[in-house]
Amino acid sequence: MRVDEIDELLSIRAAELYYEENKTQDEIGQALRLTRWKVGRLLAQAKQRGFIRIEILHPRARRLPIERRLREERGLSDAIVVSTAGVHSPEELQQRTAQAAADYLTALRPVPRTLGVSWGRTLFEISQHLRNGWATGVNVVQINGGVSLNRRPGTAAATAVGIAQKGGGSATLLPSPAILERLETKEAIEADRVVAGVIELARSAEAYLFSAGAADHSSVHVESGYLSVADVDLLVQKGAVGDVVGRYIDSDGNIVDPALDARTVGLTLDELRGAPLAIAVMSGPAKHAVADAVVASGLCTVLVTDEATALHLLDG
Amino acid sequence: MRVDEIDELLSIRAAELYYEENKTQDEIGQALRLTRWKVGRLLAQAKQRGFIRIEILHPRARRLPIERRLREERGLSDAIVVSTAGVHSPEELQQRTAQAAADYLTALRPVPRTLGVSWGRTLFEISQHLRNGWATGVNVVQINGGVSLNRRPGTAAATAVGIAQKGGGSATLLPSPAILERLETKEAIEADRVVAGVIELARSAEAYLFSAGAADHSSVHVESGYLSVADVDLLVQKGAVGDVVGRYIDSDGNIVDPALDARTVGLTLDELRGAPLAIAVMSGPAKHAVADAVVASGLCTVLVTDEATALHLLDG
DNA sequence: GGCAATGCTGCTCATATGAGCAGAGGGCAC
DNA sequence: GTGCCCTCTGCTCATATGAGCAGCATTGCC
Repeated sequence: MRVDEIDELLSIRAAELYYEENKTQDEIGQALRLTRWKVGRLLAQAKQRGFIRIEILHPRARRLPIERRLREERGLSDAIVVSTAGVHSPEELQQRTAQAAADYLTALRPVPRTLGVSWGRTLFEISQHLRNGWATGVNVVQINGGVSLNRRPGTAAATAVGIAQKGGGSATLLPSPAILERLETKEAIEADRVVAGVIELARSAEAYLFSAGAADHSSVHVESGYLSVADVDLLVQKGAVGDVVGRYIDSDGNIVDPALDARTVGLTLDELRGAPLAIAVMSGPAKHAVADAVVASGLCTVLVTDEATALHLLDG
Repeated sequence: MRVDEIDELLSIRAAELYYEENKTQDEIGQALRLTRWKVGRLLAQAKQRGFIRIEILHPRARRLPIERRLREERGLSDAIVVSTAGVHSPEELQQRTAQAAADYLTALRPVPRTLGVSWGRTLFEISQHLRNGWATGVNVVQINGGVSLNRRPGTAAATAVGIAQKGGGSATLLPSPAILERLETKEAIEADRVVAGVIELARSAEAYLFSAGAADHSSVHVESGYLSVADVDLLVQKGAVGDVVGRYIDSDGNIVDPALDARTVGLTLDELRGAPLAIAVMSGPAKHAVADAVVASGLCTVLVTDEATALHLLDG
């Protein structure tokens, strides 16, 4: 048995006594016939070699070292990474991330007077997780079209209104479909005084909160009837990895289909990129690719995500 | 938000800073606007409530608190429980357990002059994991019949010889099948001078090392041809949970089929129960039931097993 | 074989942590 | 409203731990 192998084994024995039996390093020294300094060094070695794993098991637990890496390596101004330790279902992951986003909004200073929001499953969850009185006087404005055509009518409106009401402000909805069939219709809608006013207000928001959709058949755009399954397949063929405020991007963050984009109502991606505070919330394996595109192309300044997605952004 | 909920959240934030960021409790106090004593209490609370999980990730890692519980709650004189943290395959679990058994034997004091061993997959693994010179002058004697009829001829012999050679002693093999078809044959074999001598030697061994088999089709007795699949099914019907030294027992440790038992060559279970040092080595979910029977009926004084099996013995 | 370089050991001293306690504050019964 | 009780707070002091360092052993090199 080599010397470093003996030391490795000793460090495991020491770690067992230290972490599982709550013995002092001195006591361990007596038990293993070592000085307490040697024990301390063995323990440090065990930690450093990665034999000791410390996990915080709690739905609200975050992974600060990963957050730091995201800030440093991906140039984000802030990052919130929820732990996946003890997560049993995809729903739970979604809940944790939404809760973290709600927490982040609540703690945000200075409180934005106007908050631009997108809509979708994630945003709806966030609105549900915000507490009454999370802010006082935060007005909310929709930043992309979202009158649902098919199912779940009103989720988009309920999201914005919910965030606004709980934040002691009012919501301004964008009364337009997300994507129009004809360019002329889209231009006509945007020319409408009310719609133009809402978009103007959206441009002036102090902060944006949005999610991104994966480019697959589960997309809310398919569910809402704006796009067909075939449309999505075509977009994927063209390199789409997902959508942000209804606009489909490739892995570099470029618009995949300019013609489609021109028929999409709401803030443009460049307007979003110019924002001083843009909070993207994304979780789950399906969002890995689009999350990478969002972060790489500077669509967000703050990212709220889960551990696995974060690690994908760093090492994947 | 209730007060204890705030405290819970604070304790998680504190734990993140303490365990992930290596900050001192004082620094955490400054960051969270708390006194360092409050931080200390929050951390203690987080630990006590089970929010902090510390695992030792190493093939040789053991679970000392579980070992203690096994000694105290199941009346074992000693217990070795290997950690399942980071185990990816059933083979790895088997390896870890065999390694732990080899380690235990090596460290055993006083060194037994004669060691009685059974045979099988587990015992073979243990013999493989023992180092040359693990002892000086340990003689090994087989305690149950084991001339393989079908495949892998000689594993039983290789096991005993391997343990003996590496321990600087010699092996005495029991030259008999495990189970005979007729009672008369069994009695004739036991009457043989050589066989009788080996069994006498086995009875005088200072320590025994054995495993147990599950009562299912993967049994070594099926593999070796002593029992048919139908035989095993019948035994299970009669309540068998597994076998020890070839003798099938129910969950109370009683012989399931006395006629079959009478045709089985080797130490009886009562002789094993009388031993001052009987080391049982069992791992894997398939062995849970038989492990329980072995421990409950006092067949072993020392148990080497894995974490999941140990927890089954304690809480299952 | 001599010598330098490297790493390891056991120390001193500074710091971090936990135990235990006095007092403040807040809730509750009367 | 008053007094009691219980809990929680911030302290003192004892203990445990980590940083840094001088001396010693071991290794490798010539």
